[in-house]
Amino acid sequence: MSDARDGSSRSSSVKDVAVLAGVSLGTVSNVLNRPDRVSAATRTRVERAMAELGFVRNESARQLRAGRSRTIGYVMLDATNPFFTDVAQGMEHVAEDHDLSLFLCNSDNRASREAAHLAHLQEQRVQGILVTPIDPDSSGLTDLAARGTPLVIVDRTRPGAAFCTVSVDDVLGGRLAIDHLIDRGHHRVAFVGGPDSLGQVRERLEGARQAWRDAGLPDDDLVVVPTTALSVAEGRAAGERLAGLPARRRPTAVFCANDLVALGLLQQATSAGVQVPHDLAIVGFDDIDFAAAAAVPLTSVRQPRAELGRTAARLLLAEADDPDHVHEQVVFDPELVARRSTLG
Amino acid sequence: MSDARDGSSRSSSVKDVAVLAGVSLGTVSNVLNRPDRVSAATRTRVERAMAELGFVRNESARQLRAGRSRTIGYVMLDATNPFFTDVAQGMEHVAEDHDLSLFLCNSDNRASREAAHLAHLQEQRVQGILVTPIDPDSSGLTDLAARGTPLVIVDRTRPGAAFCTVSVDDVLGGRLAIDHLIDRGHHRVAFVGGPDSLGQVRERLEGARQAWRDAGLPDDDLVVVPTTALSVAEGRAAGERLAGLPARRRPTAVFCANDLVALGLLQQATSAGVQVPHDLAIVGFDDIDFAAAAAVPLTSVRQPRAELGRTAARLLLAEADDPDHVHEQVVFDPELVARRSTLG
DNA sequence: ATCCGGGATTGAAAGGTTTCAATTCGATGG
DNA sequence: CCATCGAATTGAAACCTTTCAATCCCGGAT
Repeated sequence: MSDARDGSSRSSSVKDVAVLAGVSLGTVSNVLNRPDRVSAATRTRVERAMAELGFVRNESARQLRAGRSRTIGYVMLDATNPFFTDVAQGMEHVAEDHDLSLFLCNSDNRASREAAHLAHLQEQRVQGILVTPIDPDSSGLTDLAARGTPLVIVDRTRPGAAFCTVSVDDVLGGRLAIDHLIDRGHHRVAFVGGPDSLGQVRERLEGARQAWRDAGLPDDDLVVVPTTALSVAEGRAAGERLAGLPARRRPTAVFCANDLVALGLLQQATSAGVQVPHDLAIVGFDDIDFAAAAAVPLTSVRQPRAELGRTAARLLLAEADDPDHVHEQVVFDPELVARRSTLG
Repeated sequence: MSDARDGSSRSSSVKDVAVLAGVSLGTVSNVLNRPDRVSAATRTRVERAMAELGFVRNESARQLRAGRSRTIGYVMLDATNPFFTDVAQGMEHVAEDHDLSLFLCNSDNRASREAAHLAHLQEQRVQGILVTPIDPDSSGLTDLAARGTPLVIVDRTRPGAAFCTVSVDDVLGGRLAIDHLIDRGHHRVAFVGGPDSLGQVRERLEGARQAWRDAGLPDDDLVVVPTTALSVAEGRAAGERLAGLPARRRPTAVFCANDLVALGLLQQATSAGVQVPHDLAIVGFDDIDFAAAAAVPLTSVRQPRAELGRTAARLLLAEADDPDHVHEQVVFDPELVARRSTLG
């Protein structure tokens, strides 16, 4: 096989292929885009020429003329959080089915990165953008959608529906967690999570409170232990704070706003000799794979992560295909997965 | 602020901006690319027009003409493995410094996805491609590089250096792990990992064997427990197999080929009532964040993940800027991080 | 009053592909 | 043998931006 032989750096174009194959530009393009309209003989001739020249279609030119790109983008909030990579996995499958490429961008929780990625994707004229935004109420998102780029918000909601939204009912999630703990006989429970600038945290706590009240338990016995972030380190720190409580105030169970916090708490408990679940039951949220893999497998509120991603991607493509499409707000129900950390 | 007003779907172009601002095409382009060559007055006029029309530069057209793209891509082996997301994080920082966008693609361990992503990136004429390939010896990679796309292989090596390569000395990593266990007084140790079609697994085991022999210990006392993948589930399964060994053959310590396996093993041990590290010491590999966050914090061989990514990205950009650049094979030394799972 | 220099602006070409109306060619039917 | 039809192929326009040589214009020097 002779490959890119020329010393000249220019990669070969349709024109080069056409010349080598002895056909016109248009025919080469047809081979590329509607092979059925080309006779078998010329088709193979052209394909041979392409192989010989190492021809690679220039997507910029294609897109410029065709007006349509073959990619969608997902701007994720934190690529190192398994939750989001699982969501992305779901999107990837849908993209694959539609012969699209999914480009992942990590905003790393920084507004400047998010903006840069969004701008770049928009300049690329991607078919659409999926985003888990730092601030779902930011005007940047509205502007983007107003300019005509299909946009779907993932794992966040936004009241005034200027675009599609896919999220999980966090209030229900909170209820499930607390109901489960009450079922297991706990009457003094802590909620660990923060900051409450995060809608998720507020709603999960809200759900917890509802369930608590519905069970007729006194407000005071649902202790809130705030954290500054939803991280393992904060979970550890919260564990130490809990351990410092006077025994009669100390909860027998904890509901953590996410699994990272729960894992941190579990670690602290283990190293302090607190037996989980005997001395302390723990419920997490998200049900990331590491929750099931923990030394004491973690009970957690599972979000349909991949499904979240798949649905978001489908909505996006629907919007991209149908200009006057009506925005949908899809809300999934989470589900409690009981494991050893609350079962004894 | 008046935004995209037109009912027509066409997004506005430089030409529209030029007309509205009452200047020529070239001037608009200058405002975009060399603002200093434009008088302040016209510049603001043009900028106002852009804002009014909601102008977004068409990157395809820009790239087609300018010939250069502003993005690089990383085709990662498994986006759900924290190791790779950390590597990506390192790349992201370098990209950011150079005002480039990093697009992440997940091949999800499937050759077909990898090929599709590589092809698509190449068609996009990205500045360069970073890849952790399924098979570093695949000819597809050589072809790609031969066609002129700068390419850097990450976390894998390849003998015949047709491109840059950034990896970690896995043999040394294996030695470090075993040396540490020997130091801690263990004379019967298991290596858990597989399949050995993975170069990493082979080399880590090789390092382990070297260290074992160098210490003058009998080959038979380094037991190999093969797994079919480097996953948590396989770690658990391996744990059960170990527990089934006759007591005098049972190792007092285990070196796992990666942290996922180690976490699985830790979980199995905990649930079987085996005390870590007292009854069984465990060493992992990679030092992912979850290793430190485990109930019993895991001793692990740390790879400089972010540094790996940064270096790879730098090499890539160096190659992209300098056509006759010589390929480098960078190998980093790993480092042992001792934690509770081997300290008593 | 004339010329000159230089900053600001212009206009047209170029870049690689797709699209589509137009053309060619061979075959079919009369 | 001609007219017709359809399949295969062609050629030029269009997509939007950047580039660069050419032009314009203004103030300052002669």
